[in-house]
Parts: sequence; C-alpha cells; structure tokens
Amino acid sequence: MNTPKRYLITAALPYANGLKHIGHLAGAYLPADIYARYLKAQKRDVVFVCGSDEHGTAIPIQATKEGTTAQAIIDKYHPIIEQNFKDLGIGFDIYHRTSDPLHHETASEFFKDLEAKGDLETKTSEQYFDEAANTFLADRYIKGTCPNCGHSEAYGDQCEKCGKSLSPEELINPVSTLSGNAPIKKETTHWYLPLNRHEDFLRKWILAEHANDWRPAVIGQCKSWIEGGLQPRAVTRDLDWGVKVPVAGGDGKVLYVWFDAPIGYISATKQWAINNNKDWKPYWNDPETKLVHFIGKDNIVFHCIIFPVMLKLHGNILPENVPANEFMNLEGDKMSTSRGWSIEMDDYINKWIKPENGGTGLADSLRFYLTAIAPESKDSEFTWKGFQESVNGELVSIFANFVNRTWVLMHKLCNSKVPKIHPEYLDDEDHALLLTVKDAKEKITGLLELYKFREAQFEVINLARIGNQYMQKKEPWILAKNIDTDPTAQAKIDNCMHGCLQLSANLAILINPFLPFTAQKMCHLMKVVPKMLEWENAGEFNLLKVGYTLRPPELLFRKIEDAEIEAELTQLSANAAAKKINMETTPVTTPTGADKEGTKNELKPEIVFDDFGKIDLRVGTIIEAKKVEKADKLLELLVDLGFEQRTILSGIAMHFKPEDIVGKQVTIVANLAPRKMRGIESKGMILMAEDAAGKLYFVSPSEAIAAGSTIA
RNA sequence: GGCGAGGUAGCUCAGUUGGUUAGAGCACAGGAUUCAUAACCCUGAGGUCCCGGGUUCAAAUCCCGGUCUCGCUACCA
Repeated sequence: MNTPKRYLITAALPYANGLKHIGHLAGAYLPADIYARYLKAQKRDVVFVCGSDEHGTAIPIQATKEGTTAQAIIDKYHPIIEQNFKDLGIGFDIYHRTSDPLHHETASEFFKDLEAKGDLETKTSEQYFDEAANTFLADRYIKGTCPNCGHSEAYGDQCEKCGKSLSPEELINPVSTLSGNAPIKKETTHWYLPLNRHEDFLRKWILAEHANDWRPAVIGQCKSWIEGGLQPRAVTRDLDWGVKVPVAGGDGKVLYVWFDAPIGYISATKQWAINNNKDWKPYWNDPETKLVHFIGKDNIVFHCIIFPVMLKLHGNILPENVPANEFMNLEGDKMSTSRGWSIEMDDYINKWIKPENGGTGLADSLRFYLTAIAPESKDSEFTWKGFQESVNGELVSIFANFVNRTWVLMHKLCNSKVPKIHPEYLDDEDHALLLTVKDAKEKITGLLELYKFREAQFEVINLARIGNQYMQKKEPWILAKNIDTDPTAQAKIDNCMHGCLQLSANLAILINPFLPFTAQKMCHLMKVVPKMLEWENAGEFNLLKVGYTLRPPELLFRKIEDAEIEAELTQLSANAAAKKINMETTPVTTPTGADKEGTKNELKPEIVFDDFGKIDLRVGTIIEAKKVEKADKLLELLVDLGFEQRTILSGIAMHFKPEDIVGKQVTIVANLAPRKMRGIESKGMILMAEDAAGKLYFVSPSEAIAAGSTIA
C-alpha cells in the first residue's frame, strides 16, 4: 500500500464515571500511543485523538447516588483521567470531552445531516407524558389497572399479578409514578438508524475487502452481526442529559450515547485543529487519510458496523483498520473496579511513578510489561510476579544493562568520548553488527505497520541482546589489560565501543514509540536533541559524532523488589476484601445491566410497614431442580411450601448445580404474580444474597424448620 | 441456547497455502566471565500441540463431534 497522506488515530473514549484501570490502558490507549508515536517518528502527518465520553444514563444515575449533579461527576473524572494518561506517556494530540459545546454542535450537525438526507427512519407514536415532571414516561414509570385481571398496580410494561405483557396504552386509569398525576398522551417521535439498508455495503466492505487485513476476532464478530440480520437501531432517547435532538419533535430527547460518542472523535479533531490553526476536514473527508480505531473487543460492533454506516452516510472516510484487543485479566480473575480486583492507573501512578520511587522510568516499566503481554490475539493475564520478572529480566538486565555497561566502559576506556573508528581493525563481527541493526529496523517497522506491537517490542529487546553478545565477544575490558603490550588494543577497544554507542543510539530510536520516557533519558545521556529519534535515523551508524563527550552513566530503570510485589498482592486482596465487606453489609438489590456498577451502597426509598406487609415471605424446601433448556442462567425448581408445591424459575444456573441444591431451605416470595419465562410459568421468587464478587447465597433459616413457615 | 474468537513447554507467546527430529524469550540446571543494576555470555533439560474420530503418503495446521475460557446476544420476578 502507498503511504497515506495523513493519519487519524483514535482510542476509545473512556466513560467518565470513574477511574480507568490498566486493562483499559493495555487494551486501547497504549497500542494506539505506540502506533501514533511510531508514525510521528516517521514524520507522517498524524493526529491522535481521544476524550471523555460524558453522556448516557449511567452518569446522571451515578450523580443521584453521590448526591450531586451529572456535571459534577464528569468534572471530577475528566481531569483525573486526562492527567493519568499524561503521566503514563499517552501522548494524545487532544483529549477532548463530549460535554463540550463544540461536540454538541458537531453531533447535532451530524444528526441533522442524516435526518435531512432521509437516512434515518422515524417511528412516531403516542406516549404518556408527565406534565408535572415535564418528561415522557418510560413504560415502567406508569402504573394503572390491568385490563386483564383488574389488578390496580399493573406497570406499563407488564402486570405483576397476572403476568401479562402490556403496553402503557392498555392500562386503565394510568398514573405517573413520578408525580402521581395522570399522564397525558403526547405524540413522540424516535429516530432509528436503519442498519438493514446497509447490509450489502457492510458485506462487501468488511467480509470481502478486509477479510485478510483485519484481526480474525474482529472479522468474526462482524460476520456474526451481519449474518444475524441487521435491525434499525434507535438513535434517540427520552432523557435530558446529552446532546439535544436538533430537529422538530426532538424536545426532551437526546441522542443515544452510542450515536453521540464516536462523533466525539470528530469534534476532538476539530478542537485540535482550532488549537493548532489547522484544517480538520481532510482528516475526516479525504480518502487519502488513514483512519485507525484502537478499541477493546467489547467495542467491535460500534466501530466496525454502526459508526462506519454513520460515516458513510455522512460522507466521511471509513476506518482502514480496527485493531481490537482482547481483555487483560489480573492474577487469575477478570479485572473489575467495583470488585476491587484491578489496578487503577491512578493508583499505579501514585504508588510507583513518584520521583523518589523511580519516576517516569516506572511508567515505562509498566508500558513495557503491558506491551509484552498485550492481548493482541487472546486474553492475557497481568501478574505482579510476571511484571517483576519481565521488567527485571528483560528490560533491566538486557536493555538497560547494555546501555549502562556501554556508558561505563566508554568513560573508563575511551576518555568519556565517542571513539573514532580504525577501519584497518574492523572485522566481520563489526560489519555484521551494522547489518543486524538495519535488519532489525526493517523487521520492527513491518511489525508496527501490522499492529503487532508485542512482537515489535520483543525485537527491540532482542537487538539489545545482540549488543550484549557483541560486547561479550569483543571483551574490551580484556583488551584494556593488554594496552601496554598490544599496540592494537586501543584501536580495537575504540571500534567496539563505537559500535556499542551507535547501537545504543539506534536502540533509543527504536524503543521510543514503546518507552518514550526512556528514549528521552537516552537522548540526555547522549547529549543529543530529540530530533535524533526520527525513524529514518535508525539503521545509521553515524548518529553520535566522533570525539563528542557524553554524559556519565545513569541507570535507566531500577529493579522491582520482591517486597514491593508482595505488598501489591497483599493490597489487592485487601481491596477486594474491603469491597466485599462493604457490599455485604448493605442491602442487596438486583441491579441489572448498565446500571449495575456501584449501585449497592444506595438504599431504596423508604417504605411504610403496610408496603412490607403486602409481601408474603415463606420458607420453602427445594425438592427438585433442573436446568431450563436453551437458557444459560435459569433453573426450574419444584419448591415445597407445606400447603402446596410449585414451580419456580430462578436465574441461578451459573452459580449452582441442580443436584447440589435439592433439599435446601430457601426464602420464597409466595404471592408474587406468576410470570412466564422460556415458556415455563414461575410462581414466586427465590431470594438470593449477592456479594461483591457477584457470588450468590441462599437466604435460609438458620435451622431447618417446617416448609411453609411464614417470615416477617 | 445462538454466534464469534481462543485452548501449543512451568509462564508469556510464534508457528505462513498440511511436509524432516514443533520454535523464541522468561523461569530452571550446568559452565564461563567480571565492564555492568548478583547483571551479561555459552550449553542443556522441558511439549499426548485440549480430548475423540475422520481425510491424507503426511495433520498443531483440513473436516466432524465433544470439552474448557473469553466476548456479543437471548435469558436472568
């Protein structure tokens, strides 16, 4: 492929509702940064954009929980996340935010354009509206009398008593649960992106044109979606937090967060252009721009199917590649901030990157390990022990040690200067060294172009390894012993050290995309300007001028001590245990979906005794249990309530084997309206306690008692 | 349950269109060395390529079935 005229690199917009962990870093930001730094070293025209994703329901929900405003939440996390990236050397050209007016403007324009061209579909319907709360009401916010059974507390989506699925219109005497008033009917329109219209385009573009240059997991995921039949997707929502829908009928609606967030890449580019007095348009419109999205595997559909359709309709360029990474686990388990099982970037920075503790060298140590175990083809696992071994055994012992011994010997044997070459004493090994460096450069360049960062970094380390071997063969320290008797000794020492020094300069260039702080430090040691790090200089052996005096040796990294690793492991267990206790001592709810994270500390609204009295709780004994066909989570239980036996379905199949729970005494909500699931009617509900790790426990009497006993 | 991606040495991973004794680094063992952050260098040992069938002269690689992990999706009163 010809070299593109310019590049636009994006890294997934982090959601500004909390801190981000090193799994996020390894998944998207670090590979994106390596790629962008490499391209910049190649003197390509590159813009690397990112920013906070600040819309969506989870943010106002979190605000309610913290007793503050949505704005306060994003204002709290946006700057922390931005600074965390900076501290870890992620060199965005701009870190923008979707709450910025420029983004609202950009997203509005985008929407209006598609709307005007007829690329969106609308579905208009009458929906209930609460005048007092001035908002449309989601189905579950409406109560009324069930047309089927006459139950007076039926919800807009379903009657809990008879289990019938309802639409709000069917309710008799509907009431808003927000204000208690009767809602009025009002016409509302929602907009849809008809993905189904673009199936042919997606098939051709992804499955035909990119079948060989995109990662298998990415292609597979896209194929799965396309084959599964594409559906129109709603792009608006009744919510007041986000980008207002900018066309008639859009009052009280915002763009759905998945529609607005990727447009954030565009608005970030615009802001960058303003800041730097550039034109943003070619970056999104000119086919000679190469667009690359770096994301984690959970984001594939949005960046490969949905956003490209939007871009195509809007007249923008399409991504050239979407190198999605798999996930990084931690010490044998999935990373999870809410469970305390993670390493926050913020924590790592505060603990490890303090000047007295190793400073930026330890930012690069982390970058090194995360790249060495990058989940490029399958999930990988961060272990503190692995971190220590990788840093100590490769980064320090091979790479940094080569530079250090070079510097020490140069000062001892070459008068602290870059020695000259004595051509008459150059041998095969000296010549081979130069060729090896040129080879390595070619190899590393090729790997970087293919987004194979793990392997590319390995090749850089390997080059340092070759340096060690070269020096070992030459043994300048032995030659130095014979300097009085062997008139050729100094010349040979000079040749060797010259080679090692030029190799060091090359290493600085090649390691720069991966470990930028280290490359800077090496420039300092070499007394050269950062311009030397330009990629075209790699493979040259004249980077350091003969006779030039260099700085005294300085260690590039420090080793990681056993005690530090043990402390981290202890801390990790403690964090997880603390979260667990914190959550076990608070009432358990059954949060679902996106609202799940962090909801457990919040009590539900107060109720009166009569409310409680409506619930008939009983002790039941499980007498039969079996898995429900075609459902991963459901168990079908036969429960003895003393006066009767009933079938109850429960979503616990992931946690318990049917044969293990027969005979268990459990707490049953006995008067819950029956509900059909997977074609089987469930008459009641089993109460479960859930800990921070998501593990479920039965709520049972402390001693066996008669089935059917009441609970109050 | 449907779909997708994975399962190769103790660990992290390579293995191009099927082709001799399956590779690398780390860790481990032995040796050599001392310029260097107990670092480097040399040598070595380590594998039922998840399991079971099949195709083939030949399978880690292709086909079928099973199993485990992760993701998307359904489902989770």
